[in-house]
Amino acid sequence: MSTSARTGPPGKIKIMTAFSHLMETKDFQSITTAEIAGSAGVTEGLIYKYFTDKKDLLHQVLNEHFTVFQAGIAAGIATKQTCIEKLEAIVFASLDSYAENRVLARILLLEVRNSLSYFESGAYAMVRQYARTILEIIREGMETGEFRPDIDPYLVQKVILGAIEHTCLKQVIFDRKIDVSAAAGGIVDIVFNGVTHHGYH
Amino acid sequence: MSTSARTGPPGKIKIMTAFSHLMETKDFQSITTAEIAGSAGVTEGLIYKYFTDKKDLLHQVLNEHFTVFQAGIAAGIATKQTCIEKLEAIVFASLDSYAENRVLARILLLEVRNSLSYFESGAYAMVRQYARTILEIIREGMETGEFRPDIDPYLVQKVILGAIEHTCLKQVIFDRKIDVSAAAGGIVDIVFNGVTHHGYH
DNA sequence: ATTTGTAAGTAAGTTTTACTCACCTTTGCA
DNA sequence: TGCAAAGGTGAGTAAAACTTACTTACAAAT
Repeated sequence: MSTSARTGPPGKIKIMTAFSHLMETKDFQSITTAEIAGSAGVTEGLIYKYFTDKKDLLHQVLNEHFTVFQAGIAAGIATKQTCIEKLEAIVFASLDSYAENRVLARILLLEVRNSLSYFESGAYAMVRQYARTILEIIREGMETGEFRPDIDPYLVQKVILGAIEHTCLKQVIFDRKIDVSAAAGGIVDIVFNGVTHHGYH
Repeated sequence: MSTSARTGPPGKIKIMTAFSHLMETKDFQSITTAEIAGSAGVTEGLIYKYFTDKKDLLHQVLNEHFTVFQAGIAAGIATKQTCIEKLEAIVFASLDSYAENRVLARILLLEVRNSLSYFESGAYAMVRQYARTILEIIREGMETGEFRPDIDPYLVQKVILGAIEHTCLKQVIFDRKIDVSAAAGGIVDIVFNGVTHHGYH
């Protein structure tokens, strides 16, 4: 998964690979530029030839990982017909990606959100595209009658995204494994059917 | 709301107040200790008399804000009878607190999660207590028959927490106002009743 | 073949910033 | 009155992010 589609001069690839590797065991703050350079076998100065910032390096590595993530999502919903099935597939694929790729999960859920520059980065643009996909499926489901017509699609999107992220949080923080199938099934059951015993509608 | 229940030597109070104020407009990383001290009218060294770390300062300020938050939650559910009403009250009170207190929201949702020390802090212990309260209401609702007996209460908790947090994210990042009543009502409607048109159960 | 231009890479700074430490000053109190 | 302890200071340190002036490799054009 790691060094697959990396493009550019060898130094840049080495830096990104080394940094990505370091992120598996340490958090962003405690990884120094000297450590990255040493681990990559280049000098510190070279980092600033290819990245404006230490944060820019983080964002570019996230970008790479998220590209793979997005491909997994696309593959997951490709064969699905109904909106319910599509959303199920997205929830499952998302949880699965986070479970399989701690670096992606750690960066996306814990490391990038504290700085404004992330929200101006290309990585965030991809995240927005991912969120938009979910929104459009919900809207489609409302039109086909699969979903109630009186819901706020934005809110449903937020509930789903929030559920996915919060489910992965403990896992990524405390290194716990989660049962992806069970979690995905549980989340869609709650969001689709609700938790009250007989429903109000 | 700010300087109310602050205790301790005047220098400590001034530091916490100044820092909290700075957090309204800047993110944690870009606030320097020199800036905090200057803004508080004390010397930089004094910060380290009362706080082990810059992060410890962040955690103690969060602790203060979260205490107020928790009181608001407790007040919100005090008069409620059913579990449904209690959860409604918690969702509303949580969204409302985040909407009213950007500093709390910013710290809790964006700034603290990236470092392990937070999860060992007293502030995080309070957050866990808050999460436990929600979990217990869900369990109670399952016993009384308000909620379905076949749901995973942990998962419902995560869906609710995730929905609350994700709803506030855009608001706190991009400074957008949200309609707290509408959002709270929408979230509980989705989680309680589900989004499918007729329900499966 | 030689020049020229550019991209890749280096090595030695500089600056900023969190944090320390030895030293004053005020205040309660026996 | 003395004096311990708490409140507060200011100069200094170390580390880490970032800069900059320089060198090497290498491809195309003259």
